[in-house]
Amino acid sequence: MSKRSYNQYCGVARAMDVLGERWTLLIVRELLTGPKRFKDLLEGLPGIGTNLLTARLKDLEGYGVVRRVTLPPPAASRVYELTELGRSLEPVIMGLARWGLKFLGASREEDDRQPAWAMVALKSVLKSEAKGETRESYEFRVDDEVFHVWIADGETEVRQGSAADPDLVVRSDTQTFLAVAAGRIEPTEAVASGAIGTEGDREARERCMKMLGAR
Amino acid sequence: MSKRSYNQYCGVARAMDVLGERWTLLIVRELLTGPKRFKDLLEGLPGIGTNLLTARLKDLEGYGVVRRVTLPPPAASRVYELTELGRSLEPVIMGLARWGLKFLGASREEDDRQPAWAMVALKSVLKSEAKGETRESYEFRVDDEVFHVWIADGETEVRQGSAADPDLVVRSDTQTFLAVAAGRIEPTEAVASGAIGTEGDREARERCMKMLGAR
DNA sequence: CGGAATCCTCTTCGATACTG
DNA sequence: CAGTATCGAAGAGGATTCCG
Repeated sequence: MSKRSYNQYCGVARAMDVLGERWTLLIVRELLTGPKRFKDLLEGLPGIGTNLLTARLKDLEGYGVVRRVTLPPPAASRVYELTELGRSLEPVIMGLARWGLKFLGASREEDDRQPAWAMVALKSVLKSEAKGETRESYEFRVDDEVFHVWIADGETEVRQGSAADPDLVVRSDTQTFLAVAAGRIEPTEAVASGAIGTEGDREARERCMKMLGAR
Repeated sequence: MSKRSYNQYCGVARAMDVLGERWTLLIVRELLTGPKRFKDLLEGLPGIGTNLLTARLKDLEGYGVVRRVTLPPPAASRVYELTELGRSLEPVIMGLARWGLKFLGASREEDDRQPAWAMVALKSVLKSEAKGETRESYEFRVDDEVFHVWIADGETEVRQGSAADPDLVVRSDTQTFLAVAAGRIEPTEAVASGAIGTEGDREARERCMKMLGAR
């Protein structure tokens, strides 16, 4: 039962011992947008197979990357969530997301699409220099999924669900959203063409578009 | 011959399509410290096997991550080197190196050890904000491995071997070095306790400790 | 030396079916 | 729902061989 290891006294190799198997990093990506049930993970990872998912979650739990918790009543469902150690992988995942965008140019027919992935892409491309003193939140409604971005003290959080009192609401379909995140469409153009609709403060909109890469 | 893909329209998934197979990211790590011959790679990746290495290099070349070049005479040897796209993976690798440090606490008997990997670890923990106008070099002697850091124009280079005229020489054992790198020990404390010894300019020492994460 | 090709064994993956 | 069991297919690992 001894797990396969690269057996190298090196941080990269150890990281790959933990994360290097097929699907593992994608599971972490899924959990980055909040705790998920087994079934949610299955749906977010088309093709994984239940046995693999079980095995990966068990491994990640063993490494202290993932934790299994039971939500308080009345939900009472069991979910998987990232530990502190797991959340500290966020910069790595975002780096991979940004790097992978270079291969995302051509959308392929066989590709699955999910709003949550767009949020990861979104976060990975948010321009930090635009954050500054900003302290506000934007709600994104991409097709029928809702997320929000919360900016405060130079930190950016992207979470599932709607914002309490958003300074801006952004509506879009998944296609447009991904295209903007991938840098293939200018956010301002998408707004101008109506592919992206916004409600809220005009200045908030401009700051938001700037963070999305608007020139 | 259709390559296996996650088929997700997501940057992370595409990145894993390219980099996610066994050994691939470690090959990139190896090439991060300079071009390497096939044999050098084999030695830096104990256990990989010639067929796998060939296949991975071919894939990476196909993706434009790696390039095959023939060195000018008299060397005239064929080497593999990272393309611009490949070098842009450095932040990701460094992120993984930093994360993997947390699993490196216990050195295992069966682990391979190579100076180049320690260099990667060092580079991954150097704090960039401390660089500023600094223009100097530090030599590190970790157990019997020697490498040096050269800082100039806000850039940091880590190289094998000793420095020509180092402003500072830092001595330490591997355990201490890793503990400092992983943030488990304050560099200044390690100096105070004698676990890290330094020779050279006092101000250089302070700058160096700052880059190692001293508060 | 720098690979490519072949063969064989073992492990892992992927898909489906089945159970608490 | 949340997994376990199972089984054929694909990939990994190691050795060896061949070639330029």
